[in-house]
Amino acid sequence: MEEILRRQIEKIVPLTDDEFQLVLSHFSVGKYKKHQYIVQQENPVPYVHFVVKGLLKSFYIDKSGKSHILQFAMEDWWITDNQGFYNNQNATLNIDCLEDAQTYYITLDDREKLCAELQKMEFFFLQKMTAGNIALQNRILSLMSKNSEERYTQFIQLYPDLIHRIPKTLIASYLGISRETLSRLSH
Amino acid sequence: MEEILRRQIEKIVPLTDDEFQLVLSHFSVGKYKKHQYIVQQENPVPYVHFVVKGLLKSFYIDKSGKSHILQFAMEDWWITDNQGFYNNQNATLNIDCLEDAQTYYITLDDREKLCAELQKMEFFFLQKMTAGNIALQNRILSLMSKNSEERYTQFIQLYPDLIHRIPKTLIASYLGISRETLSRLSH
DNA sequence: GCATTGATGTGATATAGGTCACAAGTTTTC
DNA sequence: GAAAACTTGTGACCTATATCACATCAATGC
Repeated sequence: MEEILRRQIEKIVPLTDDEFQLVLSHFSVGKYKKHQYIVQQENPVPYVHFVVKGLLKSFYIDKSGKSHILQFAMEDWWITDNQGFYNNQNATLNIDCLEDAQTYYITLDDREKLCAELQKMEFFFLQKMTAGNIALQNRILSLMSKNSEERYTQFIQLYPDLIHRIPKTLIASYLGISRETLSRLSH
Repeated sequence: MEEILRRQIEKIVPLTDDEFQLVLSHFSVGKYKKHQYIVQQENPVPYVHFVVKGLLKSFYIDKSGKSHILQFAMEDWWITDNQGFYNNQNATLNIDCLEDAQTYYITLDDREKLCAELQKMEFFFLQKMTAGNIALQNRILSLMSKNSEERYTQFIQLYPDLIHRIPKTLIASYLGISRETLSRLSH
């Protein structure tokens, strides 16, 4: 499983074996069951997780009790409640497992130590964060300029693998439409 | 005007005078007139701009010709087309000036050089990018979970200064609602 | 292996918000 | 300082999508 992490990092910065061992030494391994929460609203957010197996979702529950999916995370994705994690605040999001999962997780302190010891890791995280920004901006423009059908089509193109692993109900919640509307789209 | 940039950086990392001069030496100064474009769809995006005076907007024009505002940027804000800038692609966004403006701008190469020469600047950019991420995620959740009125109220709370500098038409476009609907909200 | 829970489809109905059209005001521009 | 170009409000009407209510069918738990 380590290799998944290594390959992801090496897409951006090359690593010697020793360097990768150093990286790895700052992470811990977590194993979680389907339906298990790894972040819960109102609680601290000690870790950011790199998923090596399984599938998770982060979601927000609004004041009327409706839940909105912010992100899915499968193998090779990072997930946390950013606001809680980076600002040391309690979570506003929940994160739970849609499938049994395994992650490599790290605290903010350890991430900073790692970056101090191995400068290129800071570059790596900056690149990832930048890519994340671009994806989020595109999602905003998509929400503002496309109708349900176009957003669904776009989702299929962007994440073809996810379609078969996630119930439509949850895709609807990610796209910001009701499950009934999504159901009526897929003619 | 330099002090605005220095103060912004020093909110995150302390700088000696020499260090700040080094930082500054990588930036150029740009002055722009109201209505002037600094980024145009289909064209390269050589710079990221730090605004020291004036007000700009970035916007996307969808296939039906409707324009959607992704971002406003006033003094102390950064703006560019991220996708174009960081991936060396042509712009999908436009950026123009709502008021006469002045920016400090830098190329991606120069930013990388600067970070190599002054490590803490990489940390600075990572922090800014992270904060940007959090803001974008909140905007997505807002688009998905709040109605027009709630989004408008939230906008007023988040950006009280902007309300008086920007026509309602443009705020509507930022919020993802029609100008008529916004007009009817402000009873 | 049965019982509970979740996923999906579909009809009927409601509604927030969009679109179009026009009328004042208000800024810009030259 | 008159003309042109924006901005804002408001009425009338339309439509995409939400909501509610069932019915099936599939998956999961004990």
